Amino acid sequence: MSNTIRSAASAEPRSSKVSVDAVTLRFNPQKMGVEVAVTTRTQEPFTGQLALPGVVLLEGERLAHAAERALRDKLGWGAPRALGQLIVFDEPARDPRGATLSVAMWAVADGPGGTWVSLDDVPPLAFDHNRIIEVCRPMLAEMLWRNLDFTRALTGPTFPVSTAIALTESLTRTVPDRGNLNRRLATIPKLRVSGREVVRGRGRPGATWSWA
Amino acid sequence: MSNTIRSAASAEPRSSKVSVDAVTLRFNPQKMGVEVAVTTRTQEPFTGQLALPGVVLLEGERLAHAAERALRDKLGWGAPRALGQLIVFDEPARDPRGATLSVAMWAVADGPGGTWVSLDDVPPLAFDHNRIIEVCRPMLAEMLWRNLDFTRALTGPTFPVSTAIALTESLTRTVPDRGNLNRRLATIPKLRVSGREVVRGRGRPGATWSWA
DNA sequence: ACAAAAGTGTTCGACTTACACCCATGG
DNA sequence: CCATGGGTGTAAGTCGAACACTTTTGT
Repeated sequence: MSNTIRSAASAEPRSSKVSVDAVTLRFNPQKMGVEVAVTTRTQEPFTGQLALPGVVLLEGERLAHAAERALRDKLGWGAPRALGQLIVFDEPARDPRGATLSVAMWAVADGPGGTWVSLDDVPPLAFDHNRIIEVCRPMLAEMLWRNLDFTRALTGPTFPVSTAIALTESLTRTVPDRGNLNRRLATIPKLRVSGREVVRGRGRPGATWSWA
Repeated sequence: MSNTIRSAASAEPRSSKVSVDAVTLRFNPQKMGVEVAVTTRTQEPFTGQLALPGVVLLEGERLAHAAERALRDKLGWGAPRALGQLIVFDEPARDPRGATLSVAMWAVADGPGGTWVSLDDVPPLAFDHNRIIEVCRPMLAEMLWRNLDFTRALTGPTFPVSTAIALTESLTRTVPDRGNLNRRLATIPKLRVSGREVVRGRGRPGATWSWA
């Protein structure tokens, strides 16, 4: 019950620290795949190792703000194109400094600085960040073409069919049927076919879709 | 940006406190509806007001453990029948004592002590707890008949059809079609019809379903 | 001509909704 | 007998997945 009476000043029980870790994605048109942003840690623990950009949540700070701060401080970027909450990781031993909750947030952003690694080939990361990515990946795959903020941020205002395919393949780890994907895109009210200019090497040029 | 440099000792930036609030449900066979557990607060702030059972997360404590502790300390109960994570509420002003994150957890439990209120008639609660219930209710409705741990905990090992209907109606706010609900139950592998004994007043006696 | 990429058509099964109709019980 | 709650049958609509086939390009 811990009903010990505490002296007046600062009698509050210690709570776990809270960090906010951002699973930040972008679509790489060259490699035709989704990538996650990681940074090299400059502080203990795990100095020199790669990790998801994360910060300790400040008092009174909103989660979205902390995630933006992580991207700004660790990667030098401005506001992400979209942002949202995933889940809380609460294993007590996940941080060697002491028990620290991690609120995993997704983000879509881009910019110079920072290292991008393919979702399919994530190197060993600090803390439990490999596990975070592993657990969050199906959640992100669920969001594609459903959460339009997320999807639009990934595709940009207009995108060729090839991007739609690569995006889906990259997040779900399965090759989508072109026909089915086309029809799925057609059911999204905010999406329209705007032309068919994009030629990716050999093969028939694909249509370009654009967001309303 | 609050980049004030702090003196060496205990240089860690202050983080928001973390509380864990439990949205604890049970099915009331008398009222044929789902109810939420609330307690009267004995401490500031909001002393004397009703609130969801919640505790401050201790250092190194797991979220599930904190939720169980909330039920134990505030309601005197043992372990809940099922438990899980919902979402984090991070409005800085949600707690007048200072910024406090609230990790909302769902639980299914029962016992003497504590007050049960109907999901459809939740009185004004302390903090933003009315909002928490409002936001979490659709998530709980989604879990019914899908998350089997959750559902089994709500129904108990065996239950009559009338319970299945009342449960669905109570969580989704819509009256389900009896036939469709029957077929849905039949598709759950762990569920079987075990007999048809239950008579609820007038009308044809309903079948009893039981979990494998 | 042929391979590669894109697009169209069709089907199948699972799931959801809706609704019409039959069954058993208490008053 | 009839209102009430329970159960079966059937059909429309949606959705995802699978597959056959055509179209347009580069080499």
